Amino acid sequence: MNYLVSRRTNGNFLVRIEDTDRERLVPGAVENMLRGMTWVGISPDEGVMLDPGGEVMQKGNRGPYFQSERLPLYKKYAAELVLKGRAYRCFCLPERLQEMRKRQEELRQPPMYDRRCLGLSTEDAALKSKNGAPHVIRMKIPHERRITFTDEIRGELNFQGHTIDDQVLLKSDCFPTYHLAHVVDDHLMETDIVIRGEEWLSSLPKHLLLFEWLGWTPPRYAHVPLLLGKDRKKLSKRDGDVTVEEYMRKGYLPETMVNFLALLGWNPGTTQEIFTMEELIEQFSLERVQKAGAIFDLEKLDWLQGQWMRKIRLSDFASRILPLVAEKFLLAKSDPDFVKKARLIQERITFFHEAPDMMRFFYEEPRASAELIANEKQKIEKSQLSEIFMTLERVLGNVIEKEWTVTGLKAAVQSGLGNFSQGQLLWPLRAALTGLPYSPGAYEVAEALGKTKTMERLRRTARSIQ
RNA sequence: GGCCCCAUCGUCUAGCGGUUAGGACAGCGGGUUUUCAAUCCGUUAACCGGGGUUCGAUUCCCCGUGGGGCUGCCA
Repeated sequence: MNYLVSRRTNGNFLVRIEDTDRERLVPGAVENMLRGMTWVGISPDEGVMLDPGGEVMQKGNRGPYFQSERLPLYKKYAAELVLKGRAYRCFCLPERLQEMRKRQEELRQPPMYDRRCLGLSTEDAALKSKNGAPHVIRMKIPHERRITFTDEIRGELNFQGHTIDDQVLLKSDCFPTYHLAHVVDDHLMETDIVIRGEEWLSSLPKHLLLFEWLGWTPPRYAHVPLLLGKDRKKLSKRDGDVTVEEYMRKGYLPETMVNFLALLGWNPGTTQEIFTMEELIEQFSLERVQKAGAIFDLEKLDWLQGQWMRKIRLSDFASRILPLVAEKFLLAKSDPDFVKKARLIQERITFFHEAPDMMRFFYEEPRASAELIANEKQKIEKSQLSEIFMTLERVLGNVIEKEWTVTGLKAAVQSGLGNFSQGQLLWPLRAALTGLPYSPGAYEVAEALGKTKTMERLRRTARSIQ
């Protein structure tokens, strides 16, 4: 959405890495995320991105764009806030805080910092910190304040100061929390709109206060609905939920994912369901973003995938599946008719990886059993089989190479039905050629296979079921 | 528990005071087809409840209820 909005408004799409929690660092996570972005067709204008060689790089003159490289900045503004009396040093140890919270919970009170360290004089606090006592810096939330703000998609919002905790801004390891880093960076990087998940809504007043205290104008904010799992809970990487990168690995097309994600929480107000990235950029608007969270349900995703699969140009489709098929069937590699065969399965598969199985019968001699061919539904009895195959061999044998096409074959079969219905001939033909209960049509398969192979398989099958 | 957000078919959603409450996915039924897929047609299915406001509420307001988020020296 951020990307769509930035493109829609000719803005700058900036990628910044928020790596302030050193305990949650995951090696390779940045590359993976960037690769995922590249895959769906999103390219940052500024900040952290992949260079043509696939290496992580930074571009732009408002960097660095890794928060872990901006520590002095956060420290500076935290100090400014302390100086202005808007924040204070807190020396309370995690153990004490934990106990405090436990007690508050028992008393059925909201768990909030009890401001013990606010009692410290500034001199004492400065001295303690000079002596190396570990501490954090907390916001001094004005309890009597009422904070009002207008969110781009939720309208006017209201918060009471006394319900807000004295948020930690700078941790004892000198890393900032998200809150400080967000405000400092988005001011310095001149962000004009912040589009983020609804989960941040309750932190908004803190951010607003920080902008005010630092004398800065806050950006516009749009809090978008959360993506929910089947359990209606927020989707989260930490809970092992799936990332875009994993859908990429599963074989979904980038177009599918872009299309699907855009439709979750947004709609164009028309009945259009299929969108390219370009169309989304053209039509997207925050006003039409939903307020309620949307369940990430896979039913429609697969339908969309099928739609996009069929939109691929045949030549592209063929070259995408060729390596997969050739890996299993060497013959495919040198098959001059590969594209013709690929065409027959394009509308039948949802994922590329289904192709080899679907095309197996082209490259391996099928074995069609009498049971498969003598099918009750097709009104074919075993006793008729030899006559059916004789008819087929005669009729098809008379088709000259030049007329060995779907239309030519069709004409030949239809004029040579004899005592049989069309179905009584075509089902055995298709089954003999493929050995499968379902496959592309008999004429199409015969054409793709060519006359020689078709006749061969016909004779073989006729012999084996006697 | 406290604070905040939200609420139309099973799911994604349209609707912005008067509609036979529309579409899509899934489901079901059928057409087409040699099978399967694709495709086409049809069909089941929803305004969370209660109060207001109004001639009239799915729509506006309030209260419930339900769901979600936050409540960390996580983001």
